[in-house]
Formats: sequence, C-alpha cells, structure tokens
Amino acid sequence: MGPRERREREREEIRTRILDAARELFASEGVESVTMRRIADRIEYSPTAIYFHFRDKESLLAELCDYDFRNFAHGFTVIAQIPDPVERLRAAGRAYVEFGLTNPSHYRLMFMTPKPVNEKTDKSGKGNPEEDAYAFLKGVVHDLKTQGRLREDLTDPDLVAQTIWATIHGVVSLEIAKCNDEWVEFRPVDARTEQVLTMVEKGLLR
Amino acid sequence: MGPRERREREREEIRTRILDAARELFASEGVESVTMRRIADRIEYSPTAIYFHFRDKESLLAELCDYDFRNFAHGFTVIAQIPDPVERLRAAGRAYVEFGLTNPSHYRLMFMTPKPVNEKTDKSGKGNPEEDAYAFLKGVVHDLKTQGRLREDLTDPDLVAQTIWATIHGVVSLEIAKCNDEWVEFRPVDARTEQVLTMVEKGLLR
DNA sequence: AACCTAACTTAACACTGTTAAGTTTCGGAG
DNA sequence: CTCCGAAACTTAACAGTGTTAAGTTAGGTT
Repeated sequence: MGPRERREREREEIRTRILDAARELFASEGVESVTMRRIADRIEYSPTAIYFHFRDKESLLAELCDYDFRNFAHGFTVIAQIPDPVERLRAAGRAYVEFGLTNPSHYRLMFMTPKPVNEKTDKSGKGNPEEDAYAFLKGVVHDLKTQGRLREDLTDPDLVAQTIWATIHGVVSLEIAKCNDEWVEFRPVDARTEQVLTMVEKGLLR
Repeated sequence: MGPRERREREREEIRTRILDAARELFASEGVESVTMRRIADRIEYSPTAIYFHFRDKESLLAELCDYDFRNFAHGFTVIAQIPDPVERLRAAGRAYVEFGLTNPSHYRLMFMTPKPVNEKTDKSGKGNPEEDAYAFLKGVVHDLKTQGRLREDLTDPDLVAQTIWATIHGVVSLEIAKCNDEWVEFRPVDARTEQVLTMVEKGLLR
C-alpha cells in the first residue's frame, strides 16, 4: 500500500497504455503505420518516453504480439477438452486460421517475418506462447499415435507436427499475403481451410 | 544502327546495372539493406539517377523479383516433360522449395508480403510469372483428373491447386521465417518437403 | 529542508524514400 | 558550324523514421 507499490502499478499502467495505443494503430492501419511518434501522440507523451518502458520498437511489438497470441491461446484449453484427437485437430486448425485472419498484422510479425539471428529468447518465466501452441499440436499427434490413428510409417511426432503446422500455416500466410492479388481466383479461405484439413486427415491418418 | 538505337541500348544497359547492384545487396544482406543510396554507390551514380529508370523503389524490387522468378520458371519447361503427373508434381514441388530457399529475399517479397490494394497488374505483354507457375500447377491437376488419379470428390481444380500451393508454400515460408528460432527442433527442410509431398499424394489422390 | 532518482521533454543525429531545381551532354535542325 | 531542346544526370532539400544525449521536473527518502 506504500507509495512504492503505487509507483510500480502506475508504471505497469502506462506500459499497457503504450501497448494499447500501439495495438490500435497496428490493427487498424498495419505494422508500417506504427510509429514511435504516432504511439506517443496517442498517449500524449513525447516519443522518447516510450524508451523508458520498452527497449526499442521491435521488443515493443514483440511483446504486443506475444501478449495477444497468449490471450488467443487460452482458447486452446477448451479445445483441449475435445476427446477425439481428430476432431480436436480440426478445431485447433480452424482456430489457428481464425486468429491469423482476424489479426493479420500479429500473424505477419510472428510467423512471416524472419528474425535476426540473435534472438535472446528470454528463458525466464512463462515460456513463449508459440512454443506452447506447438506443444499442444505435438500432444494431439501423440494422442493420434497412441490411439493407432496415425499411419504406421509415421514414427517421428515432430516431423508430423511440423508437417501439419506448415500446411495450415500455408493457408493463413498465403491468404494474408496474396488476398489482394487478382490474377488468381482464390476460393473462399474457409473452403481452402476445410480442404486442407481433410487432406491432412486422409494423408496422415488411416 | 543509328544513335537512336545506341541510346536505347545504353539506357537498357544502365537499367540492368541498377538491377544487378540491387540484386547483390538484396541477396547478400536482405531486403532491408537495399537502399537507393547504397544501390547508387555501387554503380557510382547519385541516388536520384535511379528514378530516371524506375518509378520508385518498390517497382524496382518488383521488377527484380519478377525477372529472377521468370528465370527460375524456365526450369519448369523441362519438368513439364515428365509424363507421369504425380512425379511431375513432386519435381515441381521440390523445385519450388529450392527456389524459395536459395532466394529467400525474393520469396519473401513475392509471397510473404502483402501488397497494397492498388496493384496495377500491368496486363501488357508477357503476363506475370507467378500466374504462369500457377497455370502450370493447374495443368498438373488437370492431368491428374483426366487420368482418374484424383479422388473423385475433388471436382474443383482451382481449389485443389490452391490446396497444393498453400501446403508447399507453408514449408517454404515457415522455413524462411522461423529457421532461426531455436525453441522448435526443426527437422531438415528436405525431410519436411518430402513428408508434405507424400501427404499431398495420399490425401488428394487415390 | 536537502537531496536524489525516476520519469519525462527538448533537441539532435543518422538514416530513409522522394522531389524540385539546376547542370551537363549530345544528337538533330537551320 | 551553330544553336536548340531534350535526355541524363547531380546537388540540395524535404518530410519522415528509430534512437540517444542532455536537460528538466516532480516526489519519496533521509
């Protein structure tokens, strides 16, 4: 209750105000419109003030994506309840696509942009949500295997998980990057998603 | 042979010198290192000179990618000779992956970066190479269908082609964007490619 | 009451893409 | 041969970016 805690709380408050301002710009106008100066305008601070709360722009955006993806990943706890692993996989795939399409800027930054090699993966604490999502997928693959639903020649669960991930990621990322191109008559993305999911089933299960 | 033609030829020459300089930077240091000023340095011109040959930076890079992808797509003419459409599909998939991995900057700009909505697709002349590649894929799907190799419930060739494209694109783009992440133990990209290709076969053919 | 540090602002730096204005070069017409 | 006009280029500048060094203010601690 001392002023020490208050200061800390206030500090956390302005941190999230910065993140909120960034998110609005991010979602409404895309990543290239997110500018330190524009964020600062929104919260009526000087641009330099942001650097007192975030190391640089990149880690600000990384934290934003991390936070929102973690928020989304909470939905996986209800999907995890689905007993049939095949249905669970379908549901997870649909949810993943939906996240990508409703948060294209997030998705782009997280999964379509190469990171420089440094990548101090901040081992401390909760563990990054991408990793958790991948672990979830691996769990589904594990269940498929123990229930004998996987094709018998598929022995490496990581390889299977990465195959599934790549496939569904392909749908999302192609939609995000290419939906405005008119030279290919794209089928509705939902149709493509379902098509891909049944291909995964018929191609990997038995 | 008049000076008229010479001037035109010289103009074309400096154009390709600009493209070559851009390509070197592009390939060796990535797209974010390609700067009008650095291109200009390499050819010992002023940065402004480039604008006499290219409308802006974006169309310079677009032309570069277009040119190189078209160059790559010529390889498809030999793949097109493969009589068995299944083998043809595999070969095309492998070639596509190889292009993406040896030209990640090209691939990123062409297939992992959203274009603004305008997109004056320059209907004039040769037609863009991405479209040609897609047409090639549709041709394979067509052959598969007429030979009765496609699953009978797959009636829409575009949907099938887009499914295959998304799948293989997923492998390439994930590799480009995530190969430096250490939290997931990626299997070798060749293994993932083969895995995905057999999944496509078992999932879409009969 | 004095101080000291956290939180902020102002001003600036080194970049970026792009453009307006001025200069050079050079083929073609009188 | 001379002059012209346009093409090809340069210099200087603008408006924007992320980021930092230095200065200022406010508020809890001694």
